[in-house]
Amino acid sequence: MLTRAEENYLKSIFHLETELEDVVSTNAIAEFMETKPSSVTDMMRRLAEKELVTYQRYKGVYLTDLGEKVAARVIRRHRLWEVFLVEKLNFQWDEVHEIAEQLEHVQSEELICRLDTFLNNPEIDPHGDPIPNAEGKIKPLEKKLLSEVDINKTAICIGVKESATEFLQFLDRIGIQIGTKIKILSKETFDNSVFIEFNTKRMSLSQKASENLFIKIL
Amino acid sequence: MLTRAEENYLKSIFHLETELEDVVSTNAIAEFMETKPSSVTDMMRRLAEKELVTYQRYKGVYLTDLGEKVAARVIRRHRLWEVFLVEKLNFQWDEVHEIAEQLEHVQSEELICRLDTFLNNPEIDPHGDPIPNAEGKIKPLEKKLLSEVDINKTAICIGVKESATEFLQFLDRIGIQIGTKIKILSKETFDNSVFIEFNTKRMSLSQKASENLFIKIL
DNA sequence: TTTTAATTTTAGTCTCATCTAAATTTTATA
DNA sequence: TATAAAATTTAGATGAGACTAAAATTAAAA
Ligand SMILES: [Mn+2]
Ligand SMILES: [Mn+2]
Ligand SMILES: [Mn+2]
Ligand SMILES: [Mn+2]
Repeated sequence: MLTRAEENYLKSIFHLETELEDVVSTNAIAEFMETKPSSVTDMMRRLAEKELVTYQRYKGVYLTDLGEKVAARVIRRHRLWEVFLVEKLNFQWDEVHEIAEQLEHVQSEELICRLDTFLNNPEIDPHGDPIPNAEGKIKPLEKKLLSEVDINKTAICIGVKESATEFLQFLDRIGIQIGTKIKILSKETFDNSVFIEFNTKRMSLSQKASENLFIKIL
Repeated sequence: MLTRAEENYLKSIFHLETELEDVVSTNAIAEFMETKPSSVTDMMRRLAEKELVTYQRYKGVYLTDLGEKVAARVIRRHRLWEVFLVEKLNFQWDEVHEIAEQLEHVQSEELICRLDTFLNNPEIDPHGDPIPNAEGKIKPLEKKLLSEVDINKTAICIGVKESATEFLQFLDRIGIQIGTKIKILSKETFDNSVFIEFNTKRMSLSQKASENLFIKIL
């Protein structure tokens, strides 16, 4: 049985491995988790002892197969709870992360299994991120940024790149959610903004916004 | 913000105060929580420091108004989650306690408020125990033991006294649940068993069973 | 290729929550 | 009421998980 801290470290290493590179540095982990490098070193030794990571002094760390599986299952729990909070308790998608951060550590296989069924086996969370299956396998979504989509294509909004609160609230305000169908009408070359249509509304989106919105082309 | 251990101690003291007496002894807490008396003494000092309990060396401990309120709110969370697990995730009532023991420590006012709404503001948990309101007030149920009910009265099953797994499973097997209407047909004086009717079934219940089943007279 | 800077680890300390063993206080008993 | 037993507290230790400050290692710059 892993502690809450161990689960959080594994999860963070998992994210850093997929988003940055295969071997993760002590400082990268410390910065990501808002803790001190010396605390990270300490934990890396404990995780290595339990064969959850491969660690060499001064050389960085990476997850073992076991560590990867454990991390993915924590992420599965996190994302399933996020779906619950949004779908069943009517939270906004920008309000659920902190609560899921706590719920993800509740230990019960059966609970997560039943929760999954209760939610109709969702494949993505409210931010469009894929939910690993019970074995810890993640089906990679072939997602693109809105800024990369060609004119006249229709796409479905599946998530955001950086989930800053202001951006999530901006999307809420203009009415874009997970699942919203968006058609790209035109692109401006001088500022790289895109002109889009969704829910019968038409508007222009800045380059910054369109580079932060993940979509799946229909 | 209280730690998990602090919340668990407060909850235990609350239960011991209501079920036994006003002032709770160190050993009683230790036994109830399956820990050592010296650990209890330690924690009592910390809780007294935070004005959650009134503690005098060698004299036992009792909750302050603040401590009582905090404890009741932990119990509220525990019981609301138990309702969720049974009503929404289809757990049996004898399977939910351990999981609720973890969920009760998730910190979010908003979460519990929304959960309460989602569950239609239940007043009792799956074991028939009352759910404190958001302010920590418990509406006392005027509950009796089945063994205390007069002949020919009809009562509704609202819970059990000792929630031993075997007893809960026994009730499941014969078909008695929270909410089951039970009519007392007769009582045997030689063994204090009761003859009852429920859901068109008739059967005899031992003294031991009838002294462990809480009902509300209709 | 030295020298400097950045990264990482080590050493030592802290708090929380637990334990064991020993000392103290209270309660029960002779 | 003196003494034994039970209950409770104190003293000291441990482990997890965090921190600071200092030392060691690696990477970058001169
Ligand atoms: Mn999240
Ligand atoms: Mn977490
Ligand atoms: Mn319970
Ligand atoms: Mn608990």
